[in-house]
Amino acid sequence: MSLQIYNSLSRKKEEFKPIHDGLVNMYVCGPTVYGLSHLGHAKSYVSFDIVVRYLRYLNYKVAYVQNITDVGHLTDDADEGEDKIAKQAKKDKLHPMQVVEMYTREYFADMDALNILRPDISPRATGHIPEQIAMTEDLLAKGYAYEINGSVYFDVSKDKEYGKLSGRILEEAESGTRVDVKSEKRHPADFALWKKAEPSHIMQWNSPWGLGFPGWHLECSAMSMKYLGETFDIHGGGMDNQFPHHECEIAQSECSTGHPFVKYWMHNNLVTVNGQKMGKSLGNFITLKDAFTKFDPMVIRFFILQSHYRSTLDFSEQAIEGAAKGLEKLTSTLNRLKDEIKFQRIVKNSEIFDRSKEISEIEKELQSSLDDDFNTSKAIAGLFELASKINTWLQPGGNPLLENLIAAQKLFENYGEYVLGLFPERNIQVKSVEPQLMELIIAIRNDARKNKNFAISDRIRDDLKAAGIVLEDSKDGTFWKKV
RNA sequence: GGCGCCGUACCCAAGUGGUAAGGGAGAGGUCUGCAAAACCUUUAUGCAUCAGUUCGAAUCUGAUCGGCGCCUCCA
Repeated sequence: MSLQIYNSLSRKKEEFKPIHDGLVNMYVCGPTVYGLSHLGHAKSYVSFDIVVRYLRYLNYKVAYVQNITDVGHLTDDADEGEDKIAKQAKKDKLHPMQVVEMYTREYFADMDALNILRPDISPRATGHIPEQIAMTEDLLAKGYAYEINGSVYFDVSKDKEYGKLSGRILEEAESGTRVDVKSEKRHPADFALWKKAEPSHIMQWNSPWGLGFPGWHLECSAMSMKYLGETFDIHGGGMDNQFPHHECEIAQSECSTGHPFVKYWMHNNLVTVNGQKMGKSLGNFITLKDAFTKFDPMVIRFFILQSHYRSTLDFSEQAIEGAAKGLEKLTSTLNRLKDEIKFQRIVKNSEIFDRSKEISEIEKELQSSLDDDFNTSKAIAGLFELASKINTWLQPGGNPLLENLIAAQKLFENYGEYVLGLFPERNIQVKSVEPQLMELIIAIRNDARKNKNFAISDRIRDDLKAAGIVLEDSKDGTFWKKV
């Protein structure tokens, strides 16, 4: 089976066929950098990290663009909305660009901790003002926009396709809206391409319509098309941005170019906390900084990947603790496997079994899971199956071929490490001179055990544990690992 | 009010017509000085409820109940 992707535009799974052979152009809405990243960001960017990683695993050359919103994102859509970054800057008594720089760095630090691959290009809205002005001029010239009092609005009534992504019709949007009647806009659903700046507004640029700043929706259209072309393959983002943000992107882009904007729209579902949406306005959001003090970032990543990206993820400590144990099982199996291959402790005397068939079955399962709209939950089930088999083979009498173990390790590397990104170097134990020292300590302890001097043997084990090394006694000897 | 999603064991969760994956927790066992790890066995005739379609339904249809999202800013 080939890769199937659920396309929000058609509301069904479609076979993935890139516009250009072997090449995938992909854009994902990045963060507005006015605060620390939270679990919701983690879910979104982990989800699209899998998309990028799997496409690359399938040998596509992927160009991945993810913007940094550093201007134009207002606290609400009414005409008097305040710029989020300017608001934060005022609060912290900083220049807006200090706020932007600070939270951009924090954002990347958090994403790095989650082992999320960095985008190829991270364009900033403030770095693309000329492109946004040009697009606004183009829309004005083509009659899709109008200027009023130094602001330019997109005229939604001119776009017959408006609403095709979110399934909304204009009349409905009108009846439900809370936009002030006194608005200068012709239609409540019209949205700003360019906003006139008040003199007090620090972030403002010259334009044909006077000093102002770009509207939020515009930056994504201008920057994505600048780097990926007028029509590109995948546009991703959170479901909460489907309307109005993505709908507006489609409207302004397609009216400007006359071409389809994006082939596949992908939307990840949201994180809930105790069944309620996690939102900034609700004050129940959990920052990644906080989460990382309690849980290893890989546990958060694993927790996210255990459910599908289009399902909501309900956060609870109990659920995360369960995930932590599951991941620990996989990690320790992988360490055990690597050790086994390195030191080749396989028992030689008896019959050796060829397990290659079982391995290729799991490989098929892993691939078909990811082919099915990136079903990471199912893929993880495949990894557990693999881990369970490896452990069974390493039981006394299991006796697999060495090449089986190498093949199993390869699967772990391809899917667990590369595609799912669950086992970064830092979590994988690499042994150096330590084995010799540990062998010595273990030998001394085992002498003590033989002499039933359990006070000494237990003390060695306890003290090592305090130092972060766990001993495990088994029939084949004593093994150790770092925790 | 309009549009849409969801309800699977104690917890998390996959599964969209062919007889309930996986993980955590629990129970019993193997191994063991003890512990840990690992392995084996076990835990939903059942998928919110009720009706219907079908040889066959968690999956399709209708109704009911419950939860949530979007229509304001959010990933």
